[in-house]
Amino acid sequence: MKITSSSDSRLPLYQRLSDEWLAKIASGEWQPGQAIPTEAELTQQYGVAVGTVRKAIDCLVNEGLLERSQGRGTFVRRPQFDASFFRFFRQLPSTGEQGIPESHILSNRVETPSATVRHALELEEHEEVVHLKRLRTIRNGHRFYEEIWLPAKAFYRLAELQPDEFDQLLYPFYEAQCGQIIASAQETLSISTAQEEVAERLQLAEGTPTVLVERVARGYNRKPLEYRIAQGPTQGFRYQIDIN
Amino acid sequence: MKITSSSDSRLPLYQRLSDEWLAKIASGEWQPGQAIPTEAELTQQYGVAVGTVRKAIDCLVNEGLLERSQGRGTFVRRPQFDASFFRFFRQLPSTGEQGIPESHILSNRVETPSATVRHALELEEHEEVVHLKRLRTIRNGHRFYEEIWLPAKAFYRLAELQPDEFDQLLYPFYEAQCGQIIASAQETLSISTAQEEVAERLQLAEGTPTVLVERVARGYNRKPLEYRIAQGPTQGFRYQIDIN
DNA sequence: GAGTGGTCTAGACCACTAG
DNA sequence: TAGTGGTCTAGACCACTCG
Repeated sequence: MKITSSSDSRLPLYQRLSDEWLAKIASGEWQPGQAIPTEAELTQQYGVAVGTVRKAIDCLVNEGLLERSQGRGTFVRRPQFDASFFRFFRQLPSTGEQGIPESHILSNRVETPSATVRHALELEEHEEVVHLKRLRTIRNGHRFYEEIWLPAKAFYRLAELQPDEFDQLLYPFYEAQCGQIIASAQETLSISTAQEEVAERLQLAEGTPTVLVERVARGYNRKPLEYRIAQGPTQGFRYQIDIN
Repeated sequence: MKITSSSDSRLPLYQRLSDEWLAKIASGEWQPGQAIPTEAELTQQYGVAVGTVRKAIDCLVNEGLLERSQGRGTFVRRPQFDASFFRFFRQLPSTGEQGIPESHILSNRVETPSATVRHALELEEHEEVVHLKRLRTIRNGHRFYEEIWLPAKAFYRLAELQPDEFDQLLYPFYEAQCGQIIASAQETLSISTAQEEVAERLQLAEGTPTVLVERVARGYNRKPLEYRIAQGPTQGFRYQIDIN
């Protein structure tokens, strides 16, 4: 089999292979949770040595896209990092009662994006977005008010649903409903104050300081798929990061 | 040459090699900035194949401890992540005048640590710490008040200096003065309020909300070397993280 | 030109998983 | 027991750096 992706032939073989396979994952030809062909098969298909196949796989494993399991095979990893939002609360106050994590969609509409949103999602002038509003209650009772914008082109289905048809976790839901997979994200934390709708939804006095978490989430191809602003009370807020 | 480190012989060869070399880096036998022996030399010294040497080096490169440079050699990487503190301000307000980054040590004393500090630094009951207080002004005029604790055993020299003998960047200074190298860290962000000394130093009214950044920094061997609490005004504060 | 790391190959044997 | 990924070897050739 030839390498079909438009990769620069000056690049090393293993790099071209791993690009090729990245494309297969991005396109859904290799589905999350499923096994990819065995090393032997890939060796044959592409007419390269095992070592080269292994090195190409190594790259994708390092990037967190594949997962090896000795004796079973190599699998496309399902990025499960909605959980990463919860680095907020790694250390929970050890109250016995934990409260129930909840997520309520307040509204879901197609809109013309503001300049900020259009810029964050790298959209063209005329493109529209699906705009979600959502109220989340995290384990320890902390409440977050979120606004989420998604390119309507790929996510129009979400505007056709009833708010109560949404799942708690959005990223798997995106995948199920729209075939879009979130692979990475960038978050920016800052401090703001509660105004109008935010204040009301969070039951805070206007002007109360809040934590503001901005997130741009991207697909395998690094194109932005979601822009999100979450706002919540500062009290008890914790955000933990490992630096290496 | 035999592998001297006390590594489990059930582990793969390349793993034992990379552990061995990690120890050499940690002990300072291989110094930051310097080249390690060539692959050919290592191959000979340990009596293993090149591929195995390369895989062992790969591990350390992935962990950010070594750096390869084709045609020149492989080097021990100098962790330069005091800069990582500045993920705070990746996006600067584009005012022409940038202000000068400054760092003033306010005091440096040996003390008996509080329980919190002792716990964070994983110290024994009787061990003492060097306690630094420091005022930092970041590029865009933001001011941070920092308290820093270090195990006196390794850092006693810092208590013998005059405050104005300290460098702006502490981590290279630790290395130069005490031979201690910071390799990783964990930060926790939360929101607090300015009290007493903090309020005064930051010129804020008592009770004003502040950003509080707690950090535990560790050496190559993962032992905690520094515990730090930085506090600054919320206004204009930004902290950016990439998630994968 | 000598020496370094970078790529690639070919094949052996081991350890784990599952039917 | 068959098939998978994991480890390890041995050696060829390339690309880059530096004196």
